[in-house]
Amino acid sequence: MTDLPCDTEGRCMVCKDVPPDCDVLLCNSCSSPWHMLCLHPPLESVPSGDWDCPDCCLSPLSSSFSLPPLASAAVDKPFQAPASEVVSRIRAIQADESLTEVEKAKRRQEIMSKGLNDTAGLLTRATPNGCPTKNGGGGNWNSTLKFLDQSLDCIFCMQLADRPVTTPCGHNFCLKCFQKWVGQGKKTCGKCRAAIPAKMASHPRINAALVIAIRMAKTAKSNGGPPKVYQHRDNDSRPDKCFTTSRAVKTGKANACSGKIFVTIPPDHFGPIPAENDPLRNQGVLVGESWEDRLECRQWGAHMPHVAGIAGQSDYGSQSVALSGGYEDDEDHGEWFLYTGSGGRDLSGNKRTNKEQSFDQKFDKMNEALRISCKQGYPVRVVRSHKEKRSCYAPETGVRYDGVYRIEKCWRKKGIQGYQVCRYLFVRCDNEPAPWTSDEQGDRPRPLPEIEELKIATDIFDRKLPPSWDFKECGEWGWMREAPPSRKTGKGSSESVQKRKQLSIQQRLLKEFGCGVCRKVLQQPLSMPCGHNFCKPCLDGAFGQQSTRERTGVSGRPLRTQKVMKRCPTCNADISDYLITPQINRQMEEVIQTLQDTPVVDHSIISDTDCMQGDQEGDVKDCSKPTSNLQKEQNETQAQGKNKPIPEAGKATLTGYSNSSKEPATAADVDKSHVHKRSCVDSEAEDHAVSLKPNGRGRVAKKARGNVTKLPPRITRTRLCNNGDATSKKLQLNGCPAMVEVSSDSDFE
DNA sequence: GGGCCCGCAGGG
DNA sequence: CCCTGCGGGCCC
Repeated sequence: MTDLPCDTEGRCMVCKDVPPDCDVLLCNSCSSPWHMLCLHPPLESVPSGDWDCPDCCLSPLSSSFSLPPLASAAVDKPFQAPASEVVSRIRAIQADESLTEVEKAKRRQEIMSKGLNDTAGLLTRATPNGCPTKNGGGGNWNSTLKFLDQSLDCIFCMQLADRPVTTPCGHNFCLKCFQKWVGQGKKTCGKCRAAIPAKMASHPRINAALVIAIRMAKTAKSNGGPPKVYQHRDNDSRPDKCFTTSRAVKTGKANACSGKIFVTIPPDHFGPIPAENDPLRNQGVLVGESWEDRLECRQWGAHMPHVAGIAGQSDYGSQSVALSGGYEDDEDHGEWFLYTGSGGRDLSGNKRTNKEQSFDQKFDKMNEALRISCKQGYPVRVVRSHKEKRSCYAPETGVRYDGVYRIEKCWRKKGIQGYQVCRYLFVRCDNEPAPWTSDEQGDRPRPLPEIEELKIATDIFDRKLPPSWDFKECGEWGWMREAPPSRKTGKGSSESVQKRKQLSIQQRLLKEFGCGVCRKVLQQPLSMPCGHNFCKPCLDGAFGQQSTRERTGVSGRPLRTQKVMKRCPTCNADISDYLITPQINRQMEEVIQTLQDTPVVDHSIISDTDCMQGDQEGDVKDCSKPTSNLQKEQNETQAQGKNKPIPEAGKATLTGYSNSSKEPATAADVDKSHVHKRSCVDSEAEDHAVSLKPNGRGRVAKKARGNVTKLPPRITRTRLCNNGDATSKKLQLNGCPAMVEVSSDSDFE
């Protein structure tokens, strides 16, 4: 028989009666009220000295616990005061006949919670930005932890809060205790009786900062030091991004999905992303890492698709999923969840998503990919987005990597909206603990949860094969069979990706840092506002250094000086103003120098994507256009009052832009200060990529789903910067881009 | 906060 | 080449 205290309404949790005050005993340590007659053995009279309740006697933090110097400094008087004083104050309240029982309870709670409230303040001090500091080391560290340890107890079960949730009044509860409490219809805090907002009651969120604090407390207890804490990455460490539209420039985001991928895994890589595939940080993608949005998440390889919730291939398997609240049938229990397949929705009218289900889902496409991962027992990476509002386990902001799960079963059932949906049971199987638990270890194999809806399910699919990813004898999850070889690199392993990267540095150098005029590696690079780079000598040679021209009238009378029109050799943008005082891009120069100093390895193994595209695509070393002709051509163009395509432009194809986005990051990619990141050698190609769209949908002027308008083949309008501020139009003539009208330069802002 | 719009990646 | 997609910004 266990001993239980009185609840917040003063009712004994053993006999369920409200005992008279004379039969209530207050614990010296935790001040909780106990019904003396229901204790084991029952107490007939109030003990003469201080009395500790059974919980505190069992607890390692029993009455012998004394406040350490740091903590006590931060604590309010009542908590610091002798316990007898607290007891006497509470007794005084109990004896006050002017108070109702509810008021008494409230006051009692106030006294009892004072110290705890202040510990919340201490926690804040110890963990600015929600992340624990490590400077609490030494004596202070341990004392702080001890203190935290107690203050982080759940109000109900008195244990360190498991999956802690925090009410707006600042009290912490285990998620389960809290849900039980509100499930009983309680609408006030169990501690201080402050109202719990309905939203919080129905959708509590795990307090991530507390999870870390509790884990630290635990780890420190066993290891004597603070554990490693994963912090949110800010954008400072992000290399530059790819801008194409003016709107994208504003936000710096819209086209970031073409931004660098920082990890060297192929897109069809299964399982966690290890340190060896993280050349920038050499730590891999860690459980609990979070990013601002899906675009940034993509850059770290946790979940590659920018919109879709499922990454995978229908004949190969699914590598990752996102829980973003897009499908209302989803059900999240943290260590396991029920996921809904994709499809079944009407996406006509150029929509990306649609909440309305309008037909049945089938096990095809991505849904089939998930089923293959289920069949094979592959590890599937899971990210949770803040957009999932119904789950307690979703992050408050951004997108978080939560580790790998296995799909144990899948089936179909009628969804909430009445159409058949594919369902998947995901169960966590990661070596690192989940972001919401304070466990120090990762998952252990656990029994499958009971799924009610299986009773009404159809097309139930269970794994027959032993899983590819399983818990090994060594006590860790890992591959039991060889991980499926990547089909994207053609080489199979992440090592080859690494190797490829190493081997191609020289090529990359040429590709990333080629001059748009001489096509050699840039010397004294000048970066134009339009994003194209040229050697300073090349531009000087092409335009001369004069920015204005003196003129004389017919009579020999001097006229106003005229500005010399200078246009970007690649995209024809007006760069006259920029060339008045051109600044050499020193950072780029340094990166080029560094790359040039890197020893060359065997070139024969370089993959085709790394190689330059050969003659027909504009070889870097091909100086086919003498720079001296350039100015002549420009002048002619101006003289005729219209723009002509530049001859090489037609030669180039869509290489640099779209390929580089798929390729692993290089040392060159870390050139943070350089805004214009795209290939210069393939700059014409790149221009195509922008105007044609890298996926080759260039001929589509405006696409309304199911109603694609095709324009005539010879003259194709490929781009209309028409986001409310129409800026420029480009015509494509026989595959050569030519600017026909530039009403403003906002393209480059 | 909801509707609308659309760039983009990647599957098929 | 077309289709799909649990985004994200902007406008209202």
